[in-house]
Amino acid sequence: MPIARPETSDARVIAHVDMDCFYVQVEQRRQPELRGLPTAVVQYNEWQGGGLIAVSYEARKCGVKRSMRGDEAKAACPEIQLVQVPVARGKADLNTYRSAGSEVVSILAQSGKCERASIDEVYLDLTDAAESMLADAPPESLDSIDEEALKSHILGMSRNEGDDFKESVRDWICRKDADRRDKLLGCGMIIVAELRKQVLKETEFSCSAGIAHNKMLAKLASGMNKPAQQTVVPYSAVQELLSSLPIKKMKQLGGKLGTSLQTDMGVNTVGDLLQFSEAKLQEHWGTNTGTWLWNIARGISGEEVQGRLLPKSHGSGKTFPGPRALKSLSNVQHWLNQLSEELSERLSSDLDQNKRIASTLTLHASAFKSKDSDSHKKFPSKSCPLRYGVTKIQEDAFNLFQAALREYMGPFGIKPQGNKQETWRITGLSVSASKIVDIPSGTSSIMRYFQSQSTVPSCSADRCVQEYVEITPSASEGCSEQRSIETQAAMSEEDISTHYTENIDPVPEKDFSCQSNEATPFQTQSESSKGTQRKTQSESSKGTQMKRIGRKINSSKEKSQGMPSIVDIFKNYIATPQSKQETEEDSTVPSTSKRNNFSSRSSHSSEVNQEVGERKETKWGYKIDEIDQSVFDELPEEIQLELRSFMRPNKRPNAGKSKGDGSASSIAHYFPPLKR
DNA sequence: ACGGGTGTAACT
DNA sequence: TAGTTACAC
Repeated sequence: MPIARPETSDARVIAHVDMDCFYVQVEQRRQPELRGLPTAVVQYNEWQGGGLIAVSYEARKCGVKRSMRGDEAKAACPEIQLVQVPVARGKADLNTYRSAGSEVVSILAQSGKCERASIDEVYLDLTDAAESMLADAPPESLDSIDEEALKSHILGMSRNEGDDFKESVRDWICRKDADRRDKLLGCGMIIVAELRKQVLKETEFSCSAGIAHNKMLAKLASGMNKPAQQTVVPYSAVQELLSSLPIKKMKQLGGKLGTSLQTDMGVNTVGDLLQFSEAKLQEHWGTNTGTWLWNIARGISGEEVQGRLLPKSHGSGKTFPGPRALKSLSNVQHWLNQLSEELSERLSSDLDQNKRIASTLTLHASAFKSKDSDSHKKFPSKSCPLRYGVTKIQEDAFNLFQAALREYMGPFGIKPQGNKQETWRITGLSVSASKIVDIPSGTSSIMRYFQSQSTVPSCSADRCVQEYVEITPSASEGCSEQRSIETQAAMSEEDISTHYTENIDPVPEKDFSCQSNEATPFQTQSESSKGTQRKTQSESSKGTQMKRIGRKINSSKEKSQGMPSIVDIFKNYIATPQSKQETEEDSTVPSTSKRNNFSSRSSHSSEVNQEVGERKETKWGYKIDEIDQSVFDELPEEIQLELRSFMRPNKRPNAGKSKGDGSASSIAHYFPPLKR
C-alpha cells in the first residue's frame, strides 16, 4: 500500500501542523468557561456515557484516554467536563469542526503549498519561503528571533534543566557555518512559529508542529512535543531518531503491515529495518512496499505536499451497533434519507462556496445475517452517477442499497419465507460523494457563451441545485422505474410490506421495536418509490433546498432526461457573478506564492484550491452520454468542441459492457443509456 | 456485535 | 471502472 517515491529535492522544508485536541478546543472556544478544565468531547451520550473522540490535556493527565466511554472517563476523572457532539438528523454532525478546520487552513495556506491532511492536520511545503528568507533576511541578520521560534525543540540538541535553551536555539538558528539544510530548517522554524502565533491569534486554537525535510519526518516531529510546541528534525538527527523508534509509530505502519513486520521479521524499531537489503524487503512485501520500507528506514520519503485545501470527497454515515441494527427496509430507507440529506447539504455548500461538483454517489453498508453459514459476507458497495438534489440522492442511495442487498442475500435471499430466521441486519450505512471537479472559471468561451445567453441574474448554488430538481422528471421515472421490475422480481409476495405508514418514519428509538417488522422486511419497489416521494415532498416544504424562487425553465432544460446536464450546470453557474475573486484569469501562471486574502472566519468561500496554480488537469467527470444531447446539439459547434475537451476522454461510444440480462451484480443496467 | 464518523490511497 | 482493503485521526 505505501508506495515508494524518490526524494525530489534534498532540502525541502516541510511542516506538519497538528491541532491540539481539536474538537475540545472548538468546544472550549464556544464555551470559554471550559478552558483549562479537564474536558472531553463525546458522542452519543446515551450508551455508557458515549464514546470519547477528543480529550483535553488536563483530562489526559488524569488518565482519560480517547476511545474510553464517557462513564469510564467520569470514573477516571470525576471533574471531567463532557461535551456532546452536535446531533442533526439523528446523527453526529461534525460540521462545526469542519469549518473550524477550514479557518485554520485559510491561515496556514498563506505561506506556501498547503495540504489539508485531515480535519485538524495540515502539511506545508515551505521550501520557497525558507529559501527566500535565507537569501533576503537570514536569521543571523535579524535583530531578534521570534520568541516562539526560540521555544522550538531541536532534535539532537540537549535541553537540560537550567540550560538557557533559548540561547542555544538562537545559536543554532544563527550559526553561520551551518549546513545549508539546517539553515533552511532554521528559517522554517521561524516561519512556522509565526504561523502558529497567527493561528492562535485569529482562531484562538493552539497547535503543534514538526519541521523537517519531508512529510514523514515532519509528521513524526509534530507529535513529539504537544501541546502548543514545535519540533525540528535536522538531517543529522534522523538516524538516531529512527534507530530506536518503534516501528508502529511510523505513519502507515500502525496497522497490519507494522504488525507483520514485527512478527514475521522481528523488526521492532525503524532502525531494525536497516539490516535488510532492498531486495529482501521486496521479496517479502512486494516491489513498491519493499522499496518504501527501505527508504523509510533511512528517513527518505519523497512524497510531495499536495496543494489541496479542500476534501476530495464528502461522506455521511452512521453505525447501528448490536441491538440497534436495522431490520426493515423502511428503516434503512429512513436512515438513508437522513444521511442523504446531510450529504446533499454539504454538496450544496461545496458548490456554493467552492464551485465544485461531485459526480459519483457511493453507498456503503455493513451487515450480518444471523443464522447463516456465511453470516459475515461483506456487504457490497455500490455507486452510480450523482444527481444533484436531495430527493434524487435519497432515491439513488436507496436503490443502490437494494441492489447491494439483493447481491448480499444471493439468489436464495429472494424468498425468505421458507427459511425461518434467515434475514439481514444492517449495522452501518454511509453515503458519499466523490470525483469532485472544479467548475472552470471565468474566461473560457464556454463561460462567455453562457454569460451572454443567460437572461437571469441569479444563482446561488442553492438555486442551481433546486433547478436540477425542478428540471428532472419525477423520481420514479427514467432509470429508477426500470429498477422496480427487477426489484420486485427479487421479492416474494410475503415480503411486500403492508406496514408502510408504520415503518416509513421510524424514530431512532423505535429501532429497538422493529421486531414486529421482521416478518416483512421488504416492500415493493413501487411502494417504496411512492414512499420516497411522499416523504421527501412533505419534508421539502420545510427544507431550504427545495424552497423555490421559481423561474421558468427553458425548453432545452425540459428536454433533459433525468440526469442533470452539464450544460445546465454551466448555465446556472454562469448566471451568477463570481463570488470568488478569481484572479488567476489565466491559469497558466503558477500562483503558489500569491498571497490570498483569506478572511479567516465566517466564510471559506475564499478557500481556493491551490491546484489551480499547478498543472492540474481539469477534466469533467461527466460522460458525454450523461449530457442532454438535444441541449448539446443546440450549441455552436465551437462550443461543442470545447465542451468535449472537458469531458472524459475515453468514453465508450455505446455502453460497451452492458449485459442484456441485467445481472444483479451490474449496476449499469440501472442507468440505461439515454434515448436519443 | 461499539472506536464513530470521515477521509485518502492503493490494489484488483 | 467499480469495488475492496488498509490506514489514520
